[in-house]
Amino acid sequence: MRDVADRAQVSITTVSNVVRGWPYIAAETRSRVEDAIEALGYSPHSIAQGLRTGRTQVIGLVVPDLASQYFAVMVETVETVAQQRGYNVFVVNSRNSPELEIQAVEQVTSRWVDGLLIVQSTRSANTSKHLSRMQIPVVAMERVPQDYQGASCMIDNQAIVRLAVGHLRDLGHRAIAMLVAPRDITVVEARVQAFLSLTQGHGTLIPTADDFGLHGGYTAAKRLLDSGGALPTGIFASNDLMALGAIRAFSEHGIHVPRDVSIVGVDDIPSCAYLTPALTTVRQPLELLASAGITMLLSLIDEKPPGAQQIVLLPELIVRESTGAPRKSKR
Amino acid sequence: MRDVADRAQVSITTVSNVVRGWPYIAAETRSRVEDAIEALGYSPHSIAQGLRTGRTQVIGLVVPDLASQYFAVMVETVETVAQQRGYNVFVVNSRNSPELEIQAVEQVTSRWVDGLLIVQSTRSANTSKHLSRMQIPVVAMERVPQDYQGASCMIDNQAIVRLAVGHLRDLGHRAIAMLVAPRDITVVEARVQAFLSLTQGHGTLIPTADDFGLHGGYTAAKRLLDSGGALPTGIFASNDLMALGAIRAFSEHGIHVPRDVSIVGVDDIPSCAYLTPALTTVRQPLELLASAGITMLLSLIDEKPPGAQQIVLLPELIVRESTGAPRKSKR
DNA sequence: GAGGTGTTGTGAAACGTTACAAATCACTTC
DNA sequence: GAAGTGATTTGTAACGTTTCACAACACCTC
Repeated sequence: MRDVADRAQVSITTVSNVVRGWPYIAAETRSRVEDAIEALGYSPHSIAQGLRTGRTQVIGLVVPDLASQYFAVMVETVETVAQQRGYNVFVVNSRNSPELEIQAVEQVTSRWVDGLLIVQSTRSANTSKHLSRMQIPVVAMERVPQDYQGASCMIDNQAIVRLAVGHLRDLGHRAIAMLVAPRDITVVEARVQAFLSLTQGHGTLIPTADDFGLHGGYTAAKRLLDSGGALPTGIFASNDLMALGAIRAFSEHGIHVPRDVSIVGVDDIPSCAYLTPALTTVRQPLELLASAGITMLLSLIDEKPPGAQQIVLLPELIVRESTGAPRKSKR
Repeated sequence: MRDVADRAQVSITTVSNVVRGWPYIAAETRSRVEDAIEALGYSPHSIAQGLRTGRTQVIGLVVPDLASQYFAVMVETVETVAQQRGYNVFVVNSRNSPELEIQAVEQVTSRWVDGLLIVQSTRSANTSKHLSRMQIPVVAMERVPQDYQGASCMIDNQAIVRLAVGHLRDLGHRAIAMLVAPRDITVVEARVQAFLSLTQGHGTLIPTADDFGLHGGYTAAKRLLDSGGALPTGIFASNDLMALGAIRAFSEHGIHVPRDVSIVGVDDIPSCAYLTPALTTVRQPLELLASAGITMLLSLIDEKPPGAQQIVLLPELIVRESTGAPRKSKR
């Protein structure tokens, strides 16, 4: 910057002014400075800018699992919106570990970022404490800690269960089970509660091991089959991946979906529509959620009133091929 | 920091020394400083540190598509390794757009990061130019630009094709086609060349639209079916997603995989094993690739000799259910 | 007691920017 | 012609660290 100033015969301040588009600059001066910048290949040093202004133009995004398509879509949406508003996104993966999560939050606290968007890993993580004494704006998304007071953005979990279970009921299913992901995740617990109250004790729960992806769904279904008990005719899976895992397990046992058992998932990950059978699922308005979250955060950063402090979005049922009426003859 | 110094009755320098673990500090002084830090809740301001030291302890990672499981796994691996070595990872998504990619690279150049790991979006992007005049170490991964000279890390594309086509041949397939993703991606072009030379003109190419995911595979297969020509009995898809899309299209037309047509993909994304039919695929050693890349980069950053400048890894064939012997009777 | 040697602590100068107040100059306006 | 107005430019002091050279002291050795 000093070099640019020397070459253009102006002060450093003037260069700074040109770069930042300050209006009161003579056209002649401006072009001289611009030429010098071009000639010297100068580009501003964002670290120094950050130090001086206290703004980094970066927001942090902490997610529990990058490899899941679900969060990947979220990251992408956040990134797109942020980029449009001149911000970069610093993604940190907490890999479902409370320790890593706290570590991530602390990294981020040490003034790297202007704001934080976080999807908590588990309920048990007492990240909330850390969040509350944070100096920067924070918006919690999707898995909102129960004791968290600040801005948040989530999806109506009860509605999800209502749609899924309602759909199975409408088809005629009575023996309905829920494929449960680990309950220390806030949303899972909320959905289990909704499921139990909705089925009024007639629903059964199929627990899984720690894994809440394909493998978890697969092994849970496997265990159910091996147990030899009566199969439910309708299954509500905690998410699409688990649903897929379960379908695979069934198909290995010669049980056909949806003829013998109907399955509905949650999320609507991209591959759902292209599988056979294509998966019936409750679509979470993920892009909406993400863009609402980032928009909210940016408002908070700009100290504008954020509109709402808490946003709750509604899910949507997408019927495909994995659900159908139950067979009359009990197997 | 000044506050801490005041409270502990020492100089700012001493506080800095304590924080950074400088050895020559009297035990008594050290504990006084530590108490003060604790009491005041001081944490170092990484931006200022970065400005002073010229090191941010952050490395940049530019990928063409975050939403694909393929790159997500890569990001996760890089992140894990980097974290172990005390680095954070700044992920930027170029969304397969050369413009965004250059923009990303420039963001990163303005001294945000200590090193850059990049997976180029398309061949056409002249990012190489930008890369070569970069002030920081760069390692190119997977899609290595043809005119790029620096450090790189990739997978043997010829071997991939050899494994896939060889497998189909061994099963008895003669009419083999390749489902081609857009050829402006370096690896795709390399594979097409390998495919053509390996089949010596007997292989056919099935082009797709821009999309190289589920949708691309689906529509390409659809078009093939609608064209009414003779179907190949063996298909080599550019990646797993396209393979899945194609399988869906076939199944909608009552064509069964692998009975009527065999399909082999590339990548081995997590869901492959849990679908019906489970996908036969050529596994890319993604974790190995990613960790080799980041390790290489970190060596370069530390100015240690990086061992090798170019690393080429070998793929592995994983046979599942989507391939089998062709039916004797021509349809 | 002069000259090492090693341990602790410090003050001042950066790193590359931006904010602020002030300076300069050319016009109007009364 | 004095004073006000607005456009344009500039010098200086931060922002929170780390680096470096040196100061202060204690202890040992000849």
